[in-house]
Amino acid sequence: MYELLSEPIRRYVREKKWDSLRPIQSASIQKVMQSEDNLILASRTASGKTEAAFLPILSRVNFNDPGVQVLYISPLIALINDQFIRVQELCEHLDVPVTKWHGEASQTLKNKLVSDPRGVVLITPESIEAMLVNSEYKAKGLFSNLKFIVIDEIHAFLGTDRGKQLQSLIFRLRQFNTGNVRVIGLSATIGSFEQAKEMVGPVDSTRILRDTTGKEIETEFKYFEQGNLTELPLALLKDLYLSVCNSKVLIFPNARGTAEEVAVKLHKISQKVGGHPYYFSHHSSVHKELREYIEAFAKNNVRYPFAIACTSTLELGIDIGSVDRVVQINATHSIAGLIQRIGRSGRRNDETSKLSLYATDPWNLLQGIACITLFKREGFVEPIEYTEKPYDIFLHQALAQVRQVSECTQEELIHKLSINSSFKFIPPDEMKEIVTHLQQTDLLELIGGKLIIGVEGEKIVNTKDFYSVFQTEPLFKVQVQDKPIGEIPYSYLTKVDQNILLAARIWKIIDIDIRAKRITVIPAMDGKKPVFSGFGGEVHPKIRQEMLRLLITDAEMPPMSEDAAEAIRQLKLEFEHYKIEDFEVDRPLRVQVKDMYWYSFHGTRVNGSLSFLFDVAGITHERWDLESKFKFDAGDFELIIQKAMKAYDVLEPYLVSAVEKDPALLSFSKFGAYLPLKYQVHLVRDKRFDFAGAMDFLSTAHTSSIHTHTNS
DNA sequence: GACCTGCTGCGGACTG
Repeated sequence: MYELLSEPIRRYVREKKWDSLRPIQSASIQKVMQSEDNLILASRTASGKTEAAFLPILSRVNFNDPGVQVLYISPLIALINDQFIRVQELCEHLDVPVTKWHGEASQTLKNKLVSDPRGVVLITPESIEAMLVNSEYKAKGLFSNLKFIVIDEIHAFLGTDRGKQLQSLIFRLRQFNTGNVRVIGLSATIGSFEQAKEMVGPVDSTRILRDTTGKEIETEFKYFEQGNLTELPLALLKDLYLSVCNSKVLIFPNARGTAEEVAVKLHKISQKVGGHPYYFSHHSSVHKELREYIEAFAKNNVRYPFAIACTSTLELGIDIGSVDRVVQINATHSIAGLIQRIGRSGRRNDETSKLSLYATDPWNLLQGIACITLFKREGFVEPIEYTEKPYDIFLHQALAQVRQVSECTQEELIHKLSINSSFKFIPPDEMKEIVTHLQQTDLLELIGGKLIIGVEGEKIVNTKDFYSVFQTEPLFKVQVQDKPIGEIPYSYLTKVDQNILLAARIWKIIDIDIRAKRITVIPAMDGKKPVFSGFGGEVHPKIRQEMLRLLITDAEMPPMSEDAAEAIRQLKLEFEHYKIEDFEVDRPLRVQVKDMYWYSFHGTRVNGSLSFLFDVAGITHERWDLESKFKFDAGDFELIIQKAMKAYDVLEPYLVSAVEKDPALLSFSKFGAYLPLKYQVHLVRDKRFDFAGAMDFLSTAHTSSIHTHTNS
């Protein structure tokens, strides 16, 4: 395939002294050079996807044509800065200018590009939105002669609001391109590609090039019981220290606070025993410059071992080189996330990836094992959840498009939105109803037959927060009387009388000053556990089913420490007498004197929906998601199931009143609150719950009961 | 029991 490349690009490949092109690169070169298809290039991290896209694109495009020829879109500024260096190096051979265009990029260089639009531009979705909304003429001047759009890390957009927005932005860019714009998405290996196809363009002209060769994954599981401790067990930290002190490792503890704890404590142990000082933490609350320093250290350092305790900030494709081992503390919520993390390890191409999972309770251990066994046995990765009717993104894009053209008729607006594939499942009469509602609420205004942004709309559109569709929480200062004790994100859970955990103590909120962003607290008198939860990660039903299978059968388990094996043995003992044959439907029920416990072994969303149905039916219960366990008063369980199923018939009014009473139910959506109520309810139902799944489960579930006389 | 992501255009002060 090398022969298909242009001479300057061949020279680049020769200078790089690569032994050969990677499979994904050869496949991509052929399809980019010899077809007009849109492409999805899917292969694991660090397999040369950027080059796979850019080598043939740069060979094929004539950069003497007017306007920007190639638009590269990335979900992260950090990734743009990272890729800029690589793309620039490639483009030097062709004398093609490369320009970064994001909020932190040089205004001078952006202005220079506007006066002489050429070459390659690296941009974020929000910067595209801002340009379209504020100065359509600029976007037209730059981007009306595009040949290629490259979307990096496209899996990070799939199934998200930001992805829907990006899909719409690509559509809007295509609108003023008369020629064909080809789109190439770069992706990690993911469960399904249908949505990726939707995003890049017409489904039938999109090809998927997939390099499935993965690295071997070597796992070990360890167990250190945490019990009621709020901090990690000392034995875990000591074991972890010994296992990582001479290697380059990433440690993922699932939470920012724990990441800090791990970094600080490992460093302390290292100081005591005269080990290396390279222990870092990397997450969103760590200052940006420090994060960049850590990334550069990891990438450029060859001599020293290091450990970075981090969150998902190090899951995406920023180049930090490769590490020897990845440590996961407790289970991830998704297999997709776990695989991304594991992919960071294995120094050379042919070397195995190494994962150590440290669990602090038996259910987390079981979930971690279930994720790995499912992936290894079936290659299972969660399919992407698809929202057919993203009414809130529709509303955002309606406002954006009116602002983009300053004024247009209602018919023109509806037409633009109707032909936009992002909203193809929203029928025109629903579009009209929403646009009419926007006029009634002064977000839009009809003047002389033309729609313009209304008085209330100006407040939303005329702020820089308008360009992104994801919700962010501002940080609030927390103080006792006048003494500040820290900062927490303000969310719907932050209410007067609510208990919060901060600076290792429990507090009760007595006042919230929204304008001053200040929360006043007093020490909490009751020892009640602070409620921080709400909607955490969602675990897929298949993982829970696999957990049940591992408990009930003598299925082979991956290698684990003696303590881990013992924890699993104990858990299996609890379930050994239930008669579970069909893992889809047979579920354990433990009946005690006063209470009974039912294990659904189902996904987070169905469990939440079951809980809502029990509430509607007036059934008192408690719920634990990790164990997928429900507690009821002892009684007739069949009657509970029947009542819950009947509750489904009267569900709608309960949902409507829940959304009306508690706007927090919609807190996942930045613009949802501006919709008519019925569409708000639809969004809540669609994104938060799975009532169909819950009903399906209730109608088929069988219980296997065991009666005990204790009441522990 | 979570984690993460991004941001215009203008006027005015200041620097070299």
